[in-house]
Amino acid sequence: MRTYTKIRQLLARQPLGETVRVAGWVRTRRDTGGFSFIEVNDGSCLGNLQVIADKRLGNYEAGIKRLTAGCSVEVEGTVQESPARGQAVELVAAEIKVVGWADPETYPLQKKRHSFEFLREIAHLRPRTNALGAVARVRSRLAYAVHAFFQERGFIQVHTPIITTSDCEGAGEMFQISTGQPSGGPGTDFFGRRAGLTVSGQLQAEVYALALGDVYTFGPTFRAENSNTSRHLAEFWMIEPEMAFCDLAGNRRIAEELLKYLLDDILAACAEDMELFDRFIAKGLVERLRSVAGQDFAHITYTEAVEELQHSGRTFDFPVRWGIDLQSEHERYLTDEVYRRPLVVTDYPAAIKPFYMRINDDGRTVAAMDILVPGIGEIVGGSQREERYEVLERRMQEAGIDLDDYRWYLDLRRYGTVPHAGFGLGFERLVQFVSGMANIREVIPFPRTPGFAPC
RNA sequence: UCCUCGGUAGCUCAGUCGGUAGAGCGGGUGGCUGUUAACCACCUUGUCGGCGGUUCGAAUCCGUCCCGGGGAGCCA
Repeated sequence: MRTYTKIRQLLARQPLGETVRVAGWVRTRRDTGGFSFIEVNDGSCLGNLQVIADKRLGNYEAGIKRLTAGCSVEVEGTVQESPARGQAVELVAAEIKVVGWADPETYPLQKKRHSFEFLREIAHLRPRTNALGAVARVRSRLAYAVHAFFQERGFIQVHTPIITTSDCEGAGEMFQISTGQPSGGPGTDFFGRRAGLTVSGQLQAEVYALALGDVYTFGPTFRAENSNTSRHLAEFWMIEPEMAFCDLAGNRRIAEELLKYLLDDILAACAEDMELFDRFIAKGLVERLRSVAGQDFAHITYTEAVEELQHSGRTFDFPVRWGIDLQSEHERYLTDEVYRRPLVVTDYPAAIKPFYMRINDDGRTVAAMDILVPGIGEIVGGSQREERYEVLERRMQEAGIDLDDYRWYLDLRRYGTVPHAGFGLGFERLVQFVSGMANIREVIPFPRTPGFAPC
């Protein structure tokens, strides 16, 4: 096996005079009288490596001069200081091997900007563009940082099931799964009961939290909603910490620490990619994220939010009164106009929240929290869980839930119950927030939306 | 799912009153230059989203379906 130098390392170290071998894809080629400039990108970083290909190279006419965008090459050469502006170093090629051709008549990526809508149609080629490559690197680093944050704090990662037979109220419609050979009614063919793809790992995460203390999940989640928006997917990834001996305040603190940790990390670790987003995707992004990481999140209760909206002097399409769920226009007013930073809203009316959220002492609100961020809206949803057996059982009955299906969940309160809390952080919404990408379909490699799952 | 705006060349778009389709970019060929959104010349490009209807005639008008953007709901 050959070893190659990653262009990221090469551009960072600038090993002048050294002979190195790189491998990647041609972005563009420019010819001069005696030689050609070839821009090679290997995906390790945003920047391309400028390769100098002299016409005396053996395959200059037959190979090098036919190189176009998308061709794959291996280049061996000497690193030298670049005499021209635009790059510090360049690679003077001693040998250029064409590994794979890319017919320029049909290769869809051109050396110009493409719309994200078009790129979405070629999901198999779009990571070769600057923006989508940057998204992939940032996404990967964020995932790494999520694990780092929790592992540093002693959280245990739990792999909650993807196939599940329990719903999580308030989390949307489940995809039903089947082998296609029903034997005892719809959806009962394999597991003997209706099964589906998980809409949340929360209920199972609670099981492990009440054994291991602090746990988190980080996995795919599925919602069979007919949602057609820039912030919804049918398949997405979610991070769900669950902490035993923890109340809503502790929950809120962890969520805020997590988000700030992730922002600090990504700004340092992916500076070049973040600069691209700042310049071409969302002007002022880096400064905005720095400011978010550097100050406390705002916090108001639902009741305070309602009062603030009612006294705003605004007329909303949906009139505000205590008891309604906050609409997008309300959330956007609060985050984008009033607070201009992440806003935590807590203690929502019990009537609009799921059964597992803990009833507050006032009897009419629950210990819930949403974290809303400017431009995107809800990025985190969580709560302290109802740990009192009788209260939970009553809430489940009121919600019309079959208690027999959830005995195991009630048992957690029957045997050694403790106050506990957790939240769900939508990973793609996080990547959106960090990258400034307007549409969630651009921050997951292969988006699944109603009527769309090409590969 | 609802409201709204769109779908024309590989891409981004223009297309008048219903009269038979254009530009820029890309691609090809040649030229020039330590180039880098390269430059200059010439050449190349169509199921006008699908189906049906109105009409002598439809990219254009009507119906319907599909897909996309923006907004809403559902939520992360």
